[in-house]
Amino acid sequence: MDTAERADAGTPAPKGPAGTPATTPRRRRPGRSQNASMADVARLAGVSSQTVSRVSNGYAGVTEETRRQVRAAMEQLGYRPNSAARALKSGEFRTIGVITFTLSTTGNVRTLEAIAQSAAQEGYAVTLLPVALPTQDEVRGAFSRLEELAVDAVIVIMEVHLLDAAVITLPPYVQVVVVDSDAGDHYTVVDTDQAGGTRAAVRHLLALGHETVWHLAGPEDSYAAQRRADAWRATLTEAGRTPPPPVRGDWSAESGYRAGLDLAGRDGCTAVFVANDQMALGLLRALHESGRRVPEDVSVIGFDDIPEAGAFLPPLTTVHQDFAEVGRLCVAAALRQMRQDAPERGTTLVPTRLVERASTAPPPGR
Amino acid sequence: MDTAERADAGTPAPKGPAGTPATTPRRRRPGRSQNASMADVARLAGVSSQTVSRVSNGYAGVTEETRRQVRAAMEQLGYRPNSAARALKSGEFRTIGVITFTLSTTGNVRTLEAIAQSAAQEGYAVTLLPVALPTQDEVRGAFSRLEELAVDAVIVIMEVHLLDAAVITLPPYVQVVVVDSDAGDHYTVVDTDQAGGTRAAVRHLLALGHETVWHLAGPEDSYAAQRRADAWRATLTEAGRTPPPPVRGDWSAESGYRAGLDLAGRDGCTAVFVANDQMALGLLRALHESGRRVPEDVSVIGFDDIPEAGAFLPPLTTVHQDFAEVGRLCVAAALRQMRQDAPERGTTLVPTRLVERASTAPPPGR
DNA sequence: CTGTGCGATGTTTACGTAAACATCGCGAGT
DNA sequence: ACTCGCGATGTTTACGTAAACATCGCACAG
Repeated sequence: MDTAERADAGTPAPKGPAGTPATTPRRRRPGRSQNASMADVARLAGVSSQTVSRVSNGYAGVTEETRRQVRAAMEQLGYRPNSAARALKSGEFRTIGVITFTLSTTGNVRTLEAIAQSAAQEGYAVTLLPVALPTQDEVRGAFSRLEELAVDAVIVIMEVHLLDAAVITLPPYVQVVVVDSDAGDHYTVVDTDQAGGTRAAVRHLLALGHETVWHLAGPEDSYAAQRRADAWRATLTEAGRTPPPPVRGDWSAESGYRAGLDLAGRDGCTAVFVANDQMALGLLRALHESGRRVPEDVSVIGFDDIPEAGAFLPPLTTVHQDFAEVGRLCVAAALRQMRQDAPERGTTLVPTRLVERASTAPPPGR
Repeated sequence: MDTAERADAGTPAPKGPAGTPATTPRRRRPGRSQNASMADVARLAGVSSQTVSRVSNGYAGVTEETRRQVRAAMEQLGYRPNSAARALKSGEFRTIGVITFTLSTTGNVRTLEAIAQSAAQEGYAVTLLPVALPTQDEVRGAFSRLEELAVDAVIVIMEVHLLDAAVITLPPYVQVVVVDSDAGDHYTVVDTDQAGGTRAAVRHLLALGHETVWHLAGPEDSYAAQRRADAWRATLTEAGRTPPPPVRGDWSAESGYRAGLDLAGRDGCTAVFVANDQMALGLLRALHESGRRVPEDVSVIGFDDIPEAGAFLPPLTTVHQDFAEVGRLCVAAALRQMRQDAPERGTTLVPTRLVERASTAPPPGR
């Protein structure tokens, strides 16, 4: 490029910014971005920049010969299309924003990973919008940052009740997909089939002969936790059993441990459905320390099927979630909405699968 | 154009989109992005668009009165600066790209989260670049996608040996920071003090009276694993002990389990330093199943201090990594390099801390 | 032999922002 | 009273791309 430029400026100067004398050899700003522009390529290839554009975007209407020449010039100059200019012209950023409160739960991370993967396949980038605290203010802040962000659509991995006030401030042309929520009336929602997975777990325990099934639930403000608790209660009721009072944790192994100490003391607690695997881990430790054997004395089923679940003591029977599929569907929905430039409503549920390992057995004395 | 526009919208209706006559009121392309532009705000506020720009960027030289008026107009029109135009003009995207192979290790996720957090504080967005497979080709592909991406700097969370060929194709103005690598000669590297953490762990075990310390290492192609193994060996040698042959895992709990079955059979294995907590989890299960008690018969120390480590059976003594600090330093380094528009070299190590829980004790018979 | 039509290519323009430069008006200094 | 200077504001321009429109030349029909 340097040669071409300088030659251009030095010779009789047929075209281009001939005005620029020997000085200023096309100075770039300090934090400059691009190297060669279409104009540079065009000059080197001896064509117009529009032709370069056509080649760059693979349009027809360019001779093979010309195309070849342009390609060579691009190669030589190391030309890369400037995405900012492209976005400015087209109004599309080819980017999806993901808002999430925390990356400390397996589910969120797995989903995010799948979203990034799917998006990349579709030629979209993923921008991460972390929200420090799960407060309305923080969420609103994230959305407001998002507003001036280069994003075509947003996927929200978060409880909706934190959303209400925030979403309305989003520019109307940004499409939203929500995970882990019951906002199906207002947005496209993609979620694991919490109820189905729960039902499978509870029925499995009942089928083993347990009189009833206890529940170590997630935090009250979690929609997923709520759903699992509801389905647990409903399944027991349907089966004519009396649901014992649920115990609450906060998803952490530590809280599972505390709950386990509690449950270990309860008479007649022979089976526990735990709302996630991490809490199940803590529960297992508490039961062990309390001298209750798993699965001989107490059966335990988790939820999530984190990679470590098979290495628990004993290996944990749990409900497998297909996070990859959730991510894929999110991206698909986001792109669909973008293309039709209109929101959709409704909920898509991704089925779960019960993974039987070694933490369940018939109740003692049967 | 301005005249045409004004004529178009120039009906008696002076302001607001209230007018919208039968004619096309400023039609936007289908997938259109922006609502109001500076020009719109300027028109409404009765100033020039440059003044709007000044207000938007908080520059001085604008009367309080004018500023107020412009603000009001912005508010009314729901004006949001167009980041594409901004990027085109300034050459900065205010975005940092993060390339990572997998989000299945705690370390990567934690680091990513911290990066996102720090970046947000600095007003930068984070774009995620997933690499499907840890092959040179895949990495090169990711980088090549990155080239046309709107990114000012890149943070690579990955073993460098996968990088060599790829990085050279990056546009020269994009700054790179690397984690988990020994590429300090070529890039800015931020990493946990693997050696220091390992030394603390091994010394702790020796101080308890163990004759030597076995090592369950991570995969060979991992730089972190290599460093930990080297430091383990060096520390033992320094102390005049003979390092037993290391056992290899692949970071997964499952591989830790297999290694544990192996180690449980070894005579004289009373202490194991495991290269990460997940493998330690599997190891604990294997030892348990083999009838070796932890910590009475065998002491175990992990690495990472994942949130669940305290809920293991027994709670795991482990080396705590400050991922948040790593992330923060990455962002700081990236921004620093961007601002001075030049790469830096050198490695920054983030100290670790040994967290003592219940998986270590003096060797049996002492 | 001349027009018609179409494929290949060039030219103009707009996208929204912000730097650089231009202008305008008013108060201070002489 | 008059200019100088400066603060407030306006005008021009460029960033890189791509749509829309313009042009050019050649093959083919009449």
